[in-house]
Amino acid sequence: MDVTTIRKSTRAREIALAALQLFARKGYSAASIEEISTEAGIGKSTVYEYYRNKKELFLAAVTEGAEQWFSDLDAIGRETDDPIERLQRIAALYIQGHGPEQTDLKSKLFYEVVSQALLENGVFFDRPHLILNLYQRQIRTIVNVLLEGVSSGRLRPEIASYSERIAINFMAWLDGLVIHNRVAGDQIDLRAQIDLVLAQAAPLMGKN
Amino acid sequence: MDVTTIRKSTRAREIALAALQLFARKGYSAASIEEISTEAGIGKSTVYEYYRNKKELFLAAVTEGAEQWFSDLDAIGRETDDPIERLQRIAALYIQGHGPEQTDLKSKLFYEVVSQALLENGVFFDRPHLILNLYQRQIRTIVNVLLEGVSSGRLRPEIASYSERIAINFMAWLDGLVIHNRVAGDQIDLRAQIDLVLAQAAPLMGKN
DNA sequence: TAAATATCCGACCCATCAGTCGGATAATGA
DNA sequence: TCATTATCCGACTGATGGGTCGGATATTTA
Repeated sequence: MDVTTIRKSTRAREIALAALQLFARKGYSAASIEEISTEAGIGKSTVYEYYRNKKELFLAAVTEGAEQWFSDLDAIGRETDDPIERLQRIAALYIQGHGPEQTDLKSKLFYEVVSQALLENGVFFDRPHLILNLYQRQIRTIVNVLLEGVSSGRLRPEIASYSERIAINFMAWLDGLVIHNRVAGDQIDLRAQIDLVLAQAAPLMGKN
Repeated sequence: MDVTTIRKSTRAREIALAALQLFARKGYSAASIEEISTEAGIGKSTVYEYYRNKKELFLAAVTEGAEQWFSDLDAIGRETDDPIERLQRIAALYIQGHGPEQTDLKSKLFYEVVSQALLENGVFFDRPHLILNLYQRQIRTIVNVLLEGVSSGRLRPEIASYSERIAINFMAWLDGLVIHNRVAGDQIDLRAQIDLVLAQAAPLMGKN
């Protein structure tokens, strides 16, 4: 059996990616280090050369997924200037990968993150700031869309003073939608749900 | 040591209540049967006199919590006839118990239910209808509020054709809000978030 | 080419925990 | 009172899985 030795940083990333895969598919406690190492094509104990314990590996996987997500999110800001259009695209991005195929690992890992964050002694119990940071970064993105919309004159000025509340409601709604869709066995037409709200909200927010 | 023998049905309920407590606090896999039995003040193996296995006990606990919840929900229908008022009270009921104290067991168990429903091999994996029923029952309640509002002439007639979509968005939003609030370390003013939306939505839905 | 170092992993240990078993204790009924 | 039955549980088993250890294999350095 020939062993392929590899540059340390590369291997660490490979393991994190394999972990992302397994944690997303089976959840934190059901995914074993052995499975993850097999998925990564290495031995179990090699994992411990790169990560102190299971919890730390999970956090690395989450960070990996989060960076991919925020990168996608930032790309939307470069595609269009219209704030309503941006919100629509963010919503579309959000529901993408949540169809019957369920192929989007980032989205599925997100559920596990939420689940762990809610548990009394979950992975984030002694590190609440980690999860709080991710949440706030997301809210800030939406707030920026709104504030830029106001200053470019495309949204009513009053929107500025409610921007944070709007952002919180917006994200809560999207998260709830995709979660419900999974629970409801993919019976929800996510696109239609989003269109219904945005069609009502656009005239409320638009300049005139 | 004196053993208190008890009527079978009573004991079963006691165990389910203790299980509700533990599952809500620690999650499905972290809560052990031994802990639950201790919480219930009985021996571990006695649990197995009443429930075939851990999964079945969890489902009993969930059923217990769900019935309490739907009972609260139905009570609102008897308090007022105004549909907007009903939605406001449902929202208020929803966020109640999600404050910094986190004392509401039903709400916390709900997170665990969602988490299990999302997992690839969670408790509901081979019983998707159980979780689907709970979801649909909830949606149906909201739909009824809307339809009754239309027929009593207090909501615009068009609402009837969108009632299901509105109900889905409403519940998704509420669920997302309470989940985010927990993740965000109770920093969200849930009351203000709800008021913002309902203040905008009421004139859109009301008769004139 | 030979020591020093980095990378890898099979085999093991040990704690946890779901579920079982055989029998103890209390309630019931004749 | 004395079976019969219902209720209870301590002690055990077996499986799983996180984490460790000692050494093997590869790479680098001198």
